[in-house]
Amino acid sequence: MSRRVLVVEDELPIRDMLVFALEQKGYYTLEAETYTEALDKIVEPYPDLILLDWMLPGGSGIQLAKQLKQNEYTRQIPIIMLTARGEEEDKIRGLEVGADDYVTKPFSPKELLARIRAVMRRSTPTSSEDMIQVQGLKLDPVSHRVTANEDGLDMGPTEFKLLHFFMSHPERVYSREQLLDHVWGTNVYVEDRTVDVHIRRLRKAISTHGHDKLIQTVRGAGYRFSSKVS
Amino acid sequence: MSRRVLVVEDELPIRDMLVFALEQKGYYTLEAETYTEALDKIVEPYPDLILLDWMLPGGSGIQLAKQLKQNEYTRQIPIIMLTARGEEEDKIRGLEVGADDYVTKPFSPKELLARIRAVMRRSTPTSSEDMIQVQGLKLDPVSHRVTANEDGLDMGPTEFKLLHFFMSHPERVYSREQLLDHVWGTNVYVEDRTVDVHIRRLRKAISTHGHDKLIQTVRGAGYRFSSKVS
DNA sequence: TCTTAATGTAACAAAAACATCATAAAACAA
DNA sequence: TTGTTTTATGATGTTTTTGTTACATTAAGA
Repeated sequence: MSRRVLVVEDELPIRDMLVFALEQKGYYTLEAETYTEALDKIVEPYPDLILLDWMLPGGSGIQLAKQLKQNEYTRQIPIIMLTARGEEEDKIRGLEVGADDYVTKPFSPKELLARIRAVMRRSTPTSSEDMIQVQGLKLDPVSHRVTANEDGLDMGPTEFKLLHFFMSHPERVYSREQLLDHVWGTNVYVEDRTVDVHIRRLRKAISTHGHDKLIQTVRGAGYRFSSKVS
Repeated sequence: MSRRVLVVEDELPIRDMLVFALEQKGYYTLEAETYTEALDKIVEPYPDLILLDWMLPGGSGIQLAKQLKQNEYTRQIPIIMLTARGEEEDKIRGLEVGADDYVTKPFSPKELLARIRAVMRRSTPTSSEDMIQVQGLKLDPVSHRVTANEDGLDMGPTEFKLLHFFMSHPERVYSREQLLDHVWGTNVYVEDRTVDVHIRRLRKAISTHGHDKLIQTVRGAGYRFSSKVS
């Protein structure tokens, strides 16, 4: 599991400190000093997390976050914002825009790393661009295609994401709420029951070769993607 | 998973609305109208989240938050503050004091519930997810599966919870009331004898390989999960 | 042995959880 | 713009689960 963190911070000493702490802990780091530079780095393969200085010259930190959260593919990348003490305004706007957490400068590396861990744990490892295959059901994230025994399957974007998530997290029950968080994303207000419908559509889409059995209902708990019989 | 939410709000209609929405979603609720009343409710077992009206008479909402965040034990309870539109001052002070998020009145229940979800997930550390195994009987909390010598077993949610509890607390007698507290949860009114029925169902479910002997009746006391012969 | 309290069991009705469908709104493409 | 696809939701139908009751069985002491 690659764990790549993009550090967007214009002050070199702080950036260095962050990079040092991160690499110490085994993360790969990317660095950007400006808004433009950051955008250059946010391409596939996407980083797994972005540490974003809110105080970029021209307030472009907020700008960047907003932009990322609007794009379907970058929306999932968790963002931890770095704010100066007292810049509470920023925190508010940050949470409004969809940042996942914030850390106030000056911060201890320990605290920061703890928050990174927490945020990462609950986010999808989007890094895997590899083809996933289970019992003849193939999903290729790169070409954005699903095939069952070489037959192409048709499904909507949400079903694709749902299947992608399931296939990369098999043998594990997810409650509807967890699925909403992981597939729809945080800060989205959708009914629990909506998950049912998409599960239904996904099952239908992959049912031609009997793959719908892979998606199992776990009563009272949620859904599970499993190749074992229930 | 206990999900108890304390609602601190002096206006009855809003409090009612909140409580209704929360219970609709399966949360247990506690209510408080004033600062003092709130303090009374914040005792063990601590609520898992506090919805705090910032506009309590006398500004005591802020007071309360500050106090909670200063105490070692209550500090970790996440707080979502309810602010009136435009009261940016409050939001700022709220975050300064340590609130975890805020919602602006008037708010949609949907948004509120989504934020509750997000905040709870942030704070709840994943509880024991280890597989438990006793004499070939395996329970995997992650995939939510029970197998006996590799054969999958079928049981209802309550039986699963019951078995989970037993397996993580073996060699110890539990009275029916204790089982109700631990498995069904507190403040649930259910007959004692109902436990018998679920014990019966659980035994039946795990009996294929003789594991029903693990659940032993202790006359006059309750039940015990034990790998030793009785 | 008999009595009695405690526990086991099956059946049933009510509630809860889930599946499915139709529809309207939203997003998207032509 | 118009037409098409996708999405979210409420309504409704279906299945599973749950709690309770009534009766059967068991264990322990008198």
